[in-house]
Amino acid sequence: MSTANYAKHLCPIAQALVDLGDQWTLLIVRDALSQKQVRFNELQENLGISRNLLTRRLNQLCEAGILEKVAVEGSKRFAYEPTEKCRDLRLVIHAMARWGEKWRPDPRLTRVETTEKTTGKPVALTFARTEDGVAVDLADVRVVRRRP
Amino acid sequence: MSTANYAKHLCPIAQALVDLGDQWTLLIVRDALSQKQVRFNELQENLGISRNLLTRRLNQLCEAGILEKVAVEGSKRFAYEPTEKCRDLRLVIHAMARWGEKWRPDPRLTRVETTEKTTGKPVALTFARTEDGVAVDLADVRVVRRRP
DNA sequence: CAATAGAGTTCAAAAAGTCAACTCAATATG
DNA sequence: CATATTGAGTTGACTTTTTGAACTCTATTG
Repeated sequence: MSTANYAKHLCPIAQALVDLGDQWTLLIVRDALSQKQVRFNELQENLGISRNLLTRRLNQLCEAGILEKVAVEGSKRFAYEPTEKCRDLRLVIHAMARWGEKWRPDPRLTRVETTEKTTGKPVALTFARTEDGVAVDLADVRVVRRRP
Repeated sequence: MSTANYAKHLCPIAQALVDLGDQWTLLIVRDALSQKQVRFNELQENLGISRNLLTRRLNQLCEAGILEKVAVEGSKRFAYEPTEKCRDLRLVIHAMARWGEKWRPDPRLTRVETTEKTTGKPVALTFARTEDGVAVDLADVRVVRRRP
């Protein structure tokens, strides 16, 4: 499906998929978020994506403001850094990682563990009341799609 | 990228993308989650996906245990119902919806609002301590990838 | 300064997706 | 109950995307 096609759906999920819906993009984002910077060859070797497609995806991600192409310090070469828009994808990535761990379990898989920095206690993704930050069970969440 | 290709990455995100990485899958899931059942033509018309590809995707989703093809009651026709594995994708869908609302804002877009059923108070996706269900700021979350 | 590495570009082949037309059973209509 | 319409796909020709391998051109290294 083309980008234009997604954009026709007036729904934030479809809109998110305009930027993320490609088969490689979330893996690129995952790798970009795991370090301060990623290099072209590093991504290409990690992912096994074809080089010309990686070029195109990186350009798209830069245009979308999800990555930024920056000069590597003390060098004339470049690398890609996650922007705030990219860092904000951590919830998406975590939601997927958790689902993947739960529904495609495999003892060889890396586990993604999340803890509270200050206390070291385990934390997990959940819904919580905005007001007081108390976690709420998913079964007790009502979803309303409000048309504009 | 082929399914086999994703599967090589020993990472739960890549594993999730084996099932979800296709351009249409999450939109099909979104629609499936919005009702008890969805019909083939309904999906086709909502999404504008080509019919033969929709056939293939629905089969894949059924094989993956994300949808179930069931007889419509009182009829000899079929419909697709979300399974538990599908319902468990709600966190992923919500994470995306929120990101889409934040980073591709558009007044024409439907907004996805979430409230606590029992109190009607607004809730949002966040990390919270497993122990006591207290929400934790994303900046205070440490991520560790544990190799098996 | 020659050799190697990094970051792409090019182009042909293969795979995946689209579109429109066709099928065939199930339901609805007169 | 005979015919028309709808639902749920199939089929096949065409278009677009991805892949893979080779090539280019700077930077850096020895």
